[in-house]
Amino acid sequence: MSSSYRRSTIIEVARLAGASKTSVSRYFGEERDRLSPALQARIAHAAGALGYQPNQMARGLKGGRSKLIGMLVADIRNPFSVAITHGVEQACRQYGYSLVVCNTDNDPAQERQHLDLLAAYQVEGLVVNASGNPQHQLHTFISLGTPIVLLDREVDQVEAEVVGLDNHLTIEMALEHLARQGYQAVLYVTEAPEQSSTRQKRLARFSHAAKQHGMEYATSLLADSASSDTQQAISRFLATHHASACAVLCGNGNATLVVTRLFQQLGLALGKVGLMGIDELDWCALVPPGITTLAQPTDAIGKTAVQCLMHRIAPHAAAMPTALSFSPTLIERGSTQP
Amino acid sequence: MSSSYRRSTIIEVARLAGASKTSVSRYFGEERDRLSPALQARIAHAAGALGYQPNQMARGLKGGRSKLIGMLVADIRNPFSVAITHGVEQACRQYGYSLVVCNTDNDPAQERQHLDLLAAYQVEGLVVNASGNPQHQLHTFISLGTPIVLLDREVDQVEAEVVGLDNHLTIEMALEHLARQGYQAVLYVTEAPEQSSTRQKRLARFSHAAKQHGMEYATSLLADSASSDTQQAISRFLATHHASACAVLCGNGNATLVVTRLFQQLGLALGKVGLMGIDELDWCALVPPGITTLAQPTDAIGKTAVQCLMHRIAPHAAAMPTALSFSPTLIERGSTQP
DNA sequence: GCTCAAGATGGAACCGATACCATTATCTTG
DNA sequence: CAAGATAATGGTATCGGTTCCATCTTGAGC
Repeated sequence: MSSSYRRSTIIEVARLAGASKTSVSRYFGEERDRLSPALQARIAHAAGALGYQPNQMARGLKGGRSKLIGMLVADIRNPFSVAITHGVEQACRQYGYSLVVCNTDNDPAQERQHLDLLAAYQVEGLVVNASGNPQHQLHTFISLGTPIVLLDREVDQVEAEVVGLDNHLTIEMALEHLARQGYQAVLYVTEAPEQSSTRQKRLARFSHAAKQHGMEYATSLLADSASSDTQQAISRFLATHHASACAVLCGNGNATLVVTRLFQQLGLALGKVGLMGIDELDWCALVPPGITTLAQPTDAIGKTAVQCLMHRIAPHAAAMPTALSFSPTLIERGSTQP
Repeated sequence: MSSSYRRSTIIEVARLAGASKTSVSRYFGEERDRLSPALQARIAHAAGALGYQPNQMARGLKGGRSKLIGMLVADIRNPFSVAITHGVEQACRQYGYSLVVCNTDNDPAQERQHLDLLAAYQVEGLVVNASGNPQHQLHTFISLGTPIVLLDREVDQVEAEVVGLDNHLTIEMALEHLARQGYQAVLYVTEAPEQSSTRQKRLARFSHAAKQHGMEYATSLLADSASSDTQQAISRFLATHHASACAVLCGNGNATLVVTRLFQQLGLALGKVGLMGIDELDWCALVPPGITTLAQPTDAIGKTAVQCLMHRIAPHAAAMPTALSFSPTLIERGSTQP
């Protein structure tokens, strides 16, 4: 049994079943009903005997129906991205599609490259968690009629549904919680907002909401490499506002990770100095006394994104989702009890 | 700019360049050198003007060169799997391949389904982190001549390279460390070993090594749903061996997560009762006084797996890796200082 | 100057499916 | 019962490339 074995083709099945290519094709396509029960049975039998499975490459060629959805993820190592990817994949399978996931590591060049690639594979839809502004590539898809859905991050000059958290509401909820717990001064820590519309929105909304709640506030950007800047920012903030109850709000999971480390380095007691994070992580319950978070409904977000796509690809199979903007869930723990 | 726009084809490029399909095909394939510099320039120009990119579906059809590698992951939400996937993807890109990742959620049925699918897409190689024993599907690939590499887990009756941690050594290192730190009794907690050869090996080796080090020991299986069994196992173990310094060794990241939670529920002080985990996680440094782990070289493992594949697909492009079995790195923290 | 091999290019079959159109058999309906 | 509609099936072009083979140059060797 060397490598001489070949996968069987539609012709062989047709021959064995005593039918035509067309009929076999129909059997494996959408038009199975048009075949008489007798023929269906013969084809089923023949296909079974030969272990036949239609070649997707050939299929994709003629009608462009690759049954492939492409997904671009900015950072696959972020648990939040993984959770969403998981939801997307499940939903795709449910609709009979497969998912090609491309990780861009937040690199716009890789992003463009991957998009070209996905185009070459004739994906029928695209879920994009952008790391840059790949307008050119996306416009090509759009003019080709390939539906696109933006995940969490918008892309300049690209009109498409954006599925994700309601950033406005999220920041609102965070500050409301912190205020209710008695914190009077809040430092917002976020990763660099240039590449991400979500980060920009949260950041902008933060100042607005802090004012509204009559809180003192400041913001700090997380540098990619070192966290010493942030460490200083925290120290300085606490020094400046030593008369008030202070808290730090983290813009995403990674920020929470870094800041938690810094709290330990600085010897800050969680709670006395408040700590709250956007994105729920495995370990937030484990660091005593637990870190308060706003959890995203990742599965729902992923599923909704796919549903949008499907509604465009096959309007009869999927309705347009009613909401594209999701609310987070507050998970209260000890880190926000002064 | 409606959906009437069509991607340009090889014929259009050929026409514009005043050349034949064949030449354009050569230009984009392996035989570019055979073309005169003048022709190359004309084709390059024409292709650029038309924004041409070869259609991978069509390409895959004739020679079976899909430029696709398939990967099966048992649990994409496991950070360890993600880290390896990341390495695999990088390596694939480096060799000019794209990666299709399929998550099986540890479900053998899904696993078989995904394998059939990958076959239909004519993947040229397969990286399998199995969750069952899909021998039938894998044998089909093998007899088709498609190279396979097993990641971390072996599959019965399937002969293929297995890339992963040296389990023997890993357990050895763990127990040596625990013994050196003065622990005299060790409980090993692992997820169900049935589906995973790695878990079986570690489990088997554990008893052996514990005896060798003259330690008392026991093992406990983690139930999927509730952790109350494990909780009891830990309590009982501590009660039985209350005269000795006790430690718990966790067979993988998930076990570490669950056990850490249980330590907190039971009010056990980390260190006094030792805790050590296989697999390094983001948060192990964050739970005071830090959890000692054995870290896997995930990137190297991923890269090596792809290199194996490439060596089979294109022997001239990649050498066979020298080692398929990797050593973990000990990261010592407070949880193993009595 | 002539022969022959190597280099450059093109023509046409083919990969494995789909889709349109044609054909035949069966069924209504006036 | 003729005539048109409908169901069941098959024939064949086609999708966008790759690949083998043929053709036409061109340069080396004698």
